Amino acid sequence: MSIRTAESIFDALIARIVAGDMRPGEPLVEQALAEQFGVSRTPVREALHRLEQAGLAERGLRRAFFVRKMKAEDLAELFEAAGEVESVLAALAAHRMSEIERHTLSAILSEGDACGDDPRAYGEINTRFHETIKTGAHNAILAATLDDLNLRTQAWRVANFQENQRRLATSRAEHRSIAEAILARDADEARRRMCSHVASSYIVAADLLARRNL
Amino acid sequence: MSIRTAESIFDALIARIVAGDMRPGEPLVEQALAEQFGVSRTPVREALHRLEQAGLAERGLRRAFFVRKMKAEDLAELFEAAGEVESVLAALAAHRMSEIERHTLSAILSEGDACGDDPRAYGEINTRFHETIKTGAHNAILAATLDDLNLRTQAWRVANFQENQRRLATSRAEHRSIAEAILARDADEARRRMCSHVASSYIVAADLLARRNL
DNA sequence: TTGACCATTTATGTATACATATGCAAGATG
DNA sequence: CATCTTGCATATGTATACATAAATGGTCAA
Repeated sequence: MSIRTAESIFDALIARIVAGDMRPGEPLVEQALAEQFGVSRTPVREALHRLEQAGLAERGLRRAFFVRKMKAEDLAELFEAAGEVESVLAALAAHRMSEIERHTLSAILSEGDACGDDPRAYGEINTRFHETIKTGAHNAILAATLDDLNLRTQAWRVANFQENQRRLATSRAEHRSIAEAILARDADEARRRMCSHVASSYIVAADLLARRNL
Repeated sequence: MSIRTAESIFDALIARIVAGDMRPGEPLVEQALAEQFGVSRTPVREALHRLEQAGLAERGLRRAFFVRKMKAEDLAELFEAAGEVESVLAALAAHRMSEIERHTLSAILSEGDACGDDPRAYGEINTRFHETIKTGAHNAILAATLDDLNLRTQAWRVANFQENQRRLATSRAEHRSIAEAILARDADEARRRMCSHVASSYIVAADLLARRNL
């Protein structure tokens, strides 16, 4: 590990948590992780502090770190927060997207229609859809804020299309209605539809939480 | 230094930056700060990383830290972001505030009318006004998001009432109109008025930036 | 004179030893 | 028997030495 060890450890831990390899409540001990990664405690320590800042880790007894646990109410608040921020971005995008960005958005919609029922392919298109809106709002700080929040929702979103085939069709319809509002420059409608879209994806996540907490 | 040195150094640095004691672009060198605070580099290092995360510090050549510089566009984006988030909170508060919270909000309005033209007194009431709305939205994550953004706007807000007496009267009127919308449970109107309120406070900050960058 | 190269300087990055806080359990004491 | 104390175990917190990257300036050769 020659350069930027702390950074790579941070990324590695995020990947594990988001992928579900580390379950909520699992302890994150500096010494243990250091041995596992073959480095000293120092870079691990930095990575853990950043994880805490990002809201993926939490501290408990004796200031010990562990993977953040979510109660049902916390998850609802988190999705509401992410949803409201993304709704703001959708509203701004309705006013501000360039012609090129509008065409990109249309193209992504068509791809979504064409890709069939493959959850992986659709997941990738879904990501590009949201990215395009985020960029189209032309506010880097709001975009970064949404990224921060989504880092936390991501662990619950992954199951969205994998576990529920019906969700895919619903999502496609919602995307189309959001895009229509944006392309019509109807900011209020874009905001409302995006908000409802995120809310409906929350249902799936809440379901997942309920099963994990059994 | 017995307990939580890094934390106090972080707070101390924030205070200095927000108060304007450290100007944008000023270097933040681990060794120098360590000697100044009478500790080793380690806790200073942690504080600087947190400052970077919070968006108050930046890194340049040789990964050296310095107090973040703001261009005019950056400041506009920042205030837009903070304004949009606080507008969301105002809209949520319009639906969700309890009766007690509504009465608190009214009381704060009256205090604002009664306090005369003392900028310090009004500044404190101003803070409580925004705090009450933030709490009334009943979403801790959005509230924390707003706090993060306001950490950065704060350095530019402080001058708001000190440098411009007229701003105080304007602010009072805007607060009243926001509160009226919230108390009438008119979420859309509350959102719009809060958004415009933050925008008008941006004008003063932009003015300050222009003079500092001379 | 100019250009390339290397040493120096100066900052952060990492490893490691030691300090400190704290929950827990065992034992002393009323 | 209950409670308070105290020592221990285990985690993070801090100090410090050493490693490393990169800009800078100086020297030597073409």
